[in-house]
Amino acid sequence: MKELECDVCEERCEHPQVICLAKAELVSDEMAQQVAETFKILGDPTRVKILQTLSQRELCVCDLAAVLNMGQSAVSHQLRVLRSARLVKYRREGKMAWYCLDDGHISNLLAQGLSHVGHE
Amino acid sequence: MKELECDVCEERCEHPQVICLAKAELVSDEMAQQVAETFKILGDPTRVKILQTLSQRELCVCDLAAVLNMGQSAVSHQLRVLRSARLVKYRREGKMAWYCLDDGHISNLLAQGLSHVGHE
DNA sequence: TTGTTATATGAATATATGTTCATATGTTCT
DNA sequence: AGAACATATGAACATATATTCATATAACAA
Repeated sequence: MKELECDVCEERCEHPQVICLAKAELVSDEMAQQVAETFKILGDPTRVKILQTLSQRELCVCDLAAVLNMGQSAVSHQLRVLRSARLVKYRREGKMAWYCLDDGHISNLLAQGLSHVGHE
Repeated sequence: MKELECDVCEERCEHPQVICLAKAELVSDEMAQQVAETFKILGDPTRVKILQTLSQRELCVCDLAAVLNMGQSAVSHQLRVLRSARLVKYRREGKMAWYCLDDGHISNLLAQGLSHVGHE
């Protein structure tokens, strides 16, 4: 348990007690940062397409580029981002690299995002 | 149902059939864009903190700024972003504006994101 | 009216990010 | 070895974005 420092004496505007409570319940900087980083990765249409496509089947980079109608380099760069975030993994087979999702969590998040948009 | 145009004749690399299938199941540009936009909004630590705070209680702008230890202007700008995306709503009471979440969907997404980070 | 307070917003700045181009790496085939 | 191919990556560029500063708007108080 961390101590609550409620140095809200300088507040002239409002409600020191509520501020104190909310501060106590606020997520940590690190937590907020990590959560934001995860969402940020899902916050790009290309990556959404890549993840949604890989949620259906394993694909090699060049097939993925063909599916998305994008350059190989762009796809490869995005796969690197997704790899660093452990959202996708790959296996090598000769010259080719076969990519798939790393775990189910992301599928769930993505599905919920899609459903959120659906409910507009 | 839309027609599947599988003009993958120029592919020299691989697997035209798989490409064709994946293309058919690919989310639309608009869908990908909308989903990405939703996630992009959650992809900033300040906004994560704002949403998490508002998921617990209604707050006015200046209290929110005090809780987050940020300038009023920065908070107001972010609230604007969240308002445009219909993630938060507000009611006016005199000079003050009281903000809260617009619906539960975002709470759920956020909670799932937090849990995803927790499971690392 | 004048002054004070709460919030909103435009401009400016610094930083981050997505794509392209060129090239490197590594594998397979001849 | 050399050629062709699949993938990865660094540099460059254009665009997006988060914060700050200054100021506008609007409500209330004196």
